[in-house]
Amino acid sequence: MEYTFGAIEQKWREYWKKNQVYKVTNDTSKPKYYILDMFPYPSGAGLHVGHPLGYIASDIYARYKKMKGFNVLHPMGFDAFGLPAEQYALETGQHPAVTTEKNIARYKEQLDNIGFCYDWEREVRTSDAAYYKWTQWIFLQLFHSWYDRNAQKARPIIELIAIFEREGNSNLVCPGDENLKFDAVQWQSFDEKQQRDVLMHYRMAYQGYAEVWWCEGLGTVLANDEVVNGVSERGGFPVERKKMRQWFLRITEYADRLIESLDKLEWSEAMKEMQRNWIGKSIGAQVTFQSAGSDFQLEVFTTRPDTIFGVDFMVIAPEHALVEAMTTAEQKDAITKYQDYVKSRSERERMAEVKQVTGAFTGAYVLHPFTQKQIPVWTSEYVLAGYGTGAIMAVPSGDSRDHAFAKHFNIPVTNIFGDKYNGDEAYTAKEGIIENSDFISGKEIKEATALVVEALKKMNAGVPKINYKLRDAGFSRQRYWGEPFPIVYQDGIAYAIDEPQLKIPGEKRQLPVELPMVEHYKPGAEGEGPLANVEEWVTTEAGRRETSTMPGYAGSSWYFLRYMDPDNDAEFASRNATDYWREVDLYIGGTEHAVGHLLYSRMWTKALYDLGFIGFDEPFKKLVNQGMIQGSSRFVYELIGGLHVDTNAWDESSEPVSPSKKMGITGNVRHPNFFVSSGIYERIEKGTMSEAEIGALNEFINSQLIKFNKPGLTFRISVEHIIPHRVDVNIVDGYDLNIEKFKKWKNGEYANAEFILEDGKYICGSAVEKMSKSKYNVVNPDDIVAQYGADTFRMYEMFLGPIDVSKPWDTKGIEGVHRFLKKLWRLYFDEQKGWIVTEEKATETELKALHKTIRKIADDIEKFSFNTSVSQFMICVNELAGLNCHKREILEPLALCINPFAPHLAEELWHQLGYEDSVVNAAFPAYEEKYVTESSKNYPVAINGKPRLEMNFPLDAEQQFIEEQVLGNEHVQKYLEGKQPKKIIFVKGKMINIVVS
RNA sequence: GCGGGUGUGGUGAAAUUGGUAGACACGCUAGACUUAGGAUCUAGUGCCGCGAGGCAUGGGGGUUCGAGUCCCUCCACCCGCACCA
Repeated sequence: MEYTFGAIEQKWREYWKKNQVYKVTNDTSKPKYYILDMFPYPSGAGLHVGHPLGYIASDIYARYKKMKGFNVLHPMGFDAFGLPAEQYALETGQHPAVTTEKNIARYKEQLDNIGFCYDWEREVRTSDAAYYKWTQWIFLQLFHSWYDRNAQKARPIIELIAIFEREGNSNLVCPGDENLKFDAVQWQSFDEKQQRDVLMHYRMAYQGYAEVWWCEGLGTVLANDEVVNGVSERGGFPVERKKMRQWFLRITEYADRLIESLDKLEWSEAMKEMQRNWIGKSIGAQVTFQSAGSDFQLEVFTTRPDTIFGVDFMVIAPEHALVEAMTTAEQKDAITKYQDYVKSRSERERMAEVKQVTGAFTGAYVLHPFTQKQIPVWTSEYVLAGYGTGAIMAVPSGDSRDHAFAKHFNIPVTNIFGDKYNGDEAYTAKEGIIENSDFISGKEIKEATALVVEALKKMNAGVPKINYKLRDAGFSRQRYWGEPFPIVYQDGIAYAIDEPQLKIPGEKRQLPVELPMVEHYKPGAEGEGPLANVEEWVTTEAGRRETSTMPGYAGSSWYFLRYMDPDNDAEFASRNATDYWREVDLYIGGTEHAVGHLLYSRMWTKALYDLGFIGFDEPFKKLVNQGMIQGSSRFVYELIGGLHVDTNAWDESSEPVSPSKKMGITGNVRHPNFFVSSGIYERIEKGTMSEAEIGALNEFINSQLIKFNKPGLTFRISVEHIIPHRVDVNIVDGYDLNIEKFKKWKNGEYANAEFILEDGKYICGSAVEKMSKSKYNVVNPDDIVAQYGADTFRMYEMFLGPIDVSKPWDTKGIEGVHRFLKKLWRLYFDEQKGWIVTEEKATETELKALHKTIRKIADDIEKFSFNTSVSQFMICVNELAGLNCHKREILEPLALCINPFAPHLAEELWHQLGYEDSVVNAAFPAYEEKYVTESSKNYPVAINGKPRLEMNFPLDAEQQFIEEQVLGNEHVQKYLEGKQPKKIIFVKGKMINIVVS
C-alpha cells in the first residue's frame, strides 16, 4: 500500500468536520490554554506559502497542548474592515461586503486545506454587525469614562460629574486643557453645552480639534503608526499636517502603565523596546524664561537641567504661537520669510533633509534665570511644535544639533565641560563633571541636575516634568468600510445614542448602528466621509449622525475576547467566559504590529479592566513573532539590440526603434527574443568572456536567425543591452527554466523565444525579495498541498528553520521531508503486504530510539524549536527502518508524537491501529527515564585539551575507578610521556581532560 | 546618529548552554536496481594534503586545561526609530 496522501488527507478532513472533532467548549474542569494567531485581513490575492508559517506553529502547539490535557482555545477569524476593500470598490464598483465575503471564503478554503484544528463555530469577522455592535459598545464605554490620574485608572464619567458638582476640578488636572479651572459653583452655572465641552476634555474617547495626518490620496486622516516615512502606509500617498475636528482615544493617560507592565510580558526584547520607544518617556524639567522686555514667558522642556549654565540661545518652533508676539519689527521680514519657507516644505522633504541647518533670529531676548544674562531667541524647524513645549534652551557644548546650529549662525559657544568639550563636537555623554557653572561647578551630572531643579523650584521658574512622544490616537476615518460611530449631534453637541437626555426613539438607541448600503464610495462634502451622502441614514429625530467611521484597529483591539463567547448577544463576552479563558497565553504574529495593534489592544484591555468588565489587564502574555517567508524570484536575460538588419530584408515598419540605433547601427532593426542562461549573462556582464567566445556566440545567434528566413542579419553582443526579466517561479524547476512552459507563459508572448543554454539547460538567475504577485514569485500553498500533501507542507515549513527568522521559500527542499513521511509510512505499510504492524515485544534498542524521540519532541515543542523536532523524527525513522522495526509497542506512541505535525497521517495510522476516536483526544506519550539515560558513557581522554582516545565506562562507575583505569591505560601512558597528571577534569560525571604541567 | 539583533560548509541549519563543531535535510559525486528516471536504495561529501597530519564557527586580541558559546575591539549585514530637546 502506498502513501496516498491526497485521499488520506481528504478523508480525515471530512471526518473532522462531520464529527466536530475540534469543537471547543468552555469546559472549566480542565486547565485552559489560549493560543491565538493574529487574524488576517482577507485580501483579494489569497494566501501564499508565507502566510501559514505562524498558523502551522500555533496549530502544532495547540494540538500538543490538547494531547497534554489542556482545554485549548485556538480560533481563527478575519479582520474584515479596511481600506483595500474600499479602494477596490472605488475602482470596480463592487461592494466591499461582497468582495470581503468572497475573499474570506477563499481564505477559509485555503486554511482548511492545511488541516488546522480551528473551531470555525467561533469564527469572528470584524465587519459583522453582530461583532461591531460590541466594538461600538466598547467605544461607548470609553466615551462614558475618564482617566483618574490620582487613582491611575479609568472611571465612569458620572463619577466625574459628581466630583465637579461637589468641588469643581481643583484636584483633577484637565488633560484636554491644563489651564481649565473651575469650582462647584461655576460648574453649576455652566449651560449644557459648556458642561459637555468640559466633559469632552476628560473622556477616554473624545472629540478634539488637533493636528492630524491628512492623506489626500486616501481622502482620510491617519494615525501616527499608519504614516511611514512621510507617506501613508497603505498606498504610499503623501500626507500633511492638518487641524481637524476628530475623535481620539486618550491613550496617553496609559503611557506609564503601558511601559511598566511590559516587564511582566514574555515578549521579545526587541518588541518591548519598540513599544517603549514609541511611548518615548523622558524625564526632565520644564523651565520658564522671562523675556528681557518682560512681555512674554518662554516655557521649555529639557532632560538636562544640569546644562543650564551652558545655554547660549533659545530655539522656538516656527509654528509656535508666541513667535508672532516676540518677533521684533526689524526681524519681522526675516521671520515671515522663514515661516513661509517652512510651510512650503512637504513632510517628506523635511524628513529627507534632516541634516540641513536652517533658522532665523526673532530679535527677542530672554533672561537666564540664574545669571540674568540676555539670551537670544531663534526659530528653527529642528524644534518640533508637537513635542514638549515647542521650544528649547540650546546648549551647544552639550547637544550636537544645538552645536551645529551655533556653528552655522556663528553664535559663541559656552563650554561647561572643560577638557571634555573640544570646540568641534558637542560632548553628549551623560556622565562627567559640570564646570564653569556657578553653584554646580565640579558636580556630577546627576547631582547637578537635582540641585538645579531644586533651585528653579524655589525661584518659581521651573518644575520637574515628564514628557512622552506618544500622542492620543486618532480614531476617526473619513471612509465607508468601517464601524459607524454610535454618536449623533444635537445643537452642535455630540451625544452617545444611549444617553437618556437624547430625544431619540428607543429603537434608535439600540446597538449596532448598522452600516448602511451605499451606491458609491465618493467622499462627502467638506472633508466628510462617504456616509455623509446617505441622507436618510445621517438624519435622525435627534440630529445628524457622525459620518466618519472607526479605524482598522478598532475591531482588532478586542477580538481575542469575542472568541471566548462569540454568539453572545447580551454582552461582548460573558464574565464567566472571560474569567475562564482570561488573557491569551500564546500570541503568534509578525512584528509589523509592534506599535499599532499591539499597543491599542493593550490599552483597550486596561480600560476594560479598569471599568470592571474583565479581570485581567494585559491581552497577550507570551508573544512569538514568526519571520517572513520571502519569495525567491527567478530571472531570464534577454538580449536586446546589436542586431543589424539589411533595410530591405526586414520589413517591420510598425516596430519601434530599438536601442541599436543608439549604438550607431542604422537601418530597420528589431530583435527576436533571445535569452542567455545566467552563467553566460554573468560572464558577459563581468567582461570575463573571451573575444573568441563572444564571436562563437554571435555566430550561433546568427545561425539561429536564419530560422526567421531573414538573410543579412548580424548580431553583436552588448552588455548594456541584456535586460533581466522576472519569470514566474512556477515554470522554473529549481533554477532550470522549463522552456516549453515559458513559451506558453503570458499568452505566448515568448512563443518565438530562442535560448542560449549552458550544459543543455537554461539556468535562471535569482534574488530574494518580498513575495508578491508583481514579482512572479508567489508560491500558492494549494499547489504544494496538491503535489506533496498538507502534512509534508506543514512539516517542511517547520523544517525550514527557526520560527522567528525570515527566510526565502525554496520548493526544492521539500522532497526530503516528503521522503521522510513516505519512509515513516513504510514502517506501518508494505507496498505488497499492506498493514505490517506486529504485536512483538520491542527490543531495548528500539525502545531507546522511541523514548529519546518522545523526550526530544516534547522538549522542542515547549521551546518552539520545531525545525529540530522534524530532524529528530527523521533520525528516529531512519533508526527504526534500519532495525526493520514494525512493532506496535514502538509505532503506536510514534503515531501520537507525530500528530501535532502531520495530523492527517497520524489520524490514519491511529485508526489503522484500531482506535475509533480521533487521535487528538489521545494523550501525548510519556517517555521512560531508563530508556533515555545511557547505561554507559564514552569518556574522551584529552590531554592538555588535545583529544587522544575514547574509553567506555558504565554509568555508575566511581570517579576514582575511572581515573585509575584511564591512567593505567597503555595508550594514555604513552601520551603522558612519564609526566604526572596535575589535574583530572570531570564535568557532569564525565571525564573531559587530563592536565599535565 | 540611537536602539535591538545576526554572522558556523555550495545551501537551509544543529550544537545538551563552556566540553569530540557541522546533527538533520537540500545540493553534489560515485555506484546498485531499472526500458527509462525527476522513483528507490547504498556509499562519499567543511577546507588543504597521496599520507601522517594540519587548518577551520566574520577579523584581531583576551580569560580558561578547554571557547561557536564568556570578555574587549574592529568589520559586515538585517530590523526598528529617527531633529523627541
